[in-house]
Amino acid sequence: MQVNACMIAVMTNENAPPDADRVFKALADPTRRTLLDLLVERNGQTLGQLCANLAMARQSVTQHLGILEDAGLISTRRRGREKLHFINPVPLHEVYVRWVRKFERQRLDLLHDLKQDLEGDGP
Amino acid sequence: MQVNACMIAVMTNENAPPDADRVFKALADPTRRTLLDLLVERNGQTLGQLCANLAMARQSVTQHLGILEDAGLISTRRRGREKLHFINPVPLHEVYVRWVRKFERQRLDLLHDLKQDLEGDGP
DNA sequence: GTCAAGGGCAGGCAAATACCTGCATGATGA
DNA sequence: TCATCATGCAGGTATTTGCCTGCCCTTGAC
Repeated sequence: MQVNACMIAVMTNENAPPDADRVFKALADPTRRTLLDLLVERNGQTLGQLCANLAMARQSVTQHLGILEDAGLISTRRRGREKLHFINPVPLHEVYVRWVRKFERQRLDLLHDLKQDLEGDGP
Repeated sequence: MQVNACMIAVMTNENAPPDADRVFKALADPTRRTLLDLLVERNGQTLGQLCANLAMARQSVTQHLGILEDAGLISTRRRGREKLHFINPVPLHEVYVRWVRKFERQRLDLLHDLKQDLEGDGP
């Protein structure tokens, strides 16, 4: 695989402010999560290809893709009259680092306490 | 710390269907994320205590807490006339396991490809 | 050039959302 | 008991959201 400008932009997160709010709002819709799933299956699909799986007007899919792009979760590239869509895993990772980890700490503490308690209740 | 019925419910996720949609929708609002942050800081706060940090009518905060509880992100317990709110990290972990990880794979692949490419371009 | 394919843009509409006010209810303490 | 504190419940409204239809622009094949 060749590294191109698009991938560099993806890795460095150039054209997407790491706005947690946009990322969460983008992920809040099932249609948009389906779109991301479709792109995980096969990256670089066109609008038309994505529409084929969605039982929805093309324009609605365009709106959803726009929201995903604003959140930085996908990036696009034009090839002739087609528009290709690529997934961008970076914002989700940043949300994980900044957001999910602190809850993970609480979860592990709970597990620890539970384990301690169960051991204390042994015979 | 003593393990009680509430904690067991939290760990086993009794009263909360692991509905990814509700979790994402619940996390999509900044007020609700602030509420979770407040509970991470100090667990077991009452409605009134949480309201004190939020420049918003009490009833609105109640609504937000209800949505968080429906998503299984918090659980509550009554103490006299007060209602205590506890954070529940389990649904967020499930969302991470089911959702963030597959993107993490894509991210690491991108990093790998980028590394390979940069090494290939060396002197 | 001509024409179909792929996509963009604008406007509209119904439902969901995020606030609010007003009043009712149960618990606490003098 | 009775006043007060913490919370619940029932609407009400303005904004946002998700979907649509209709029309226009570019691209590629002939």
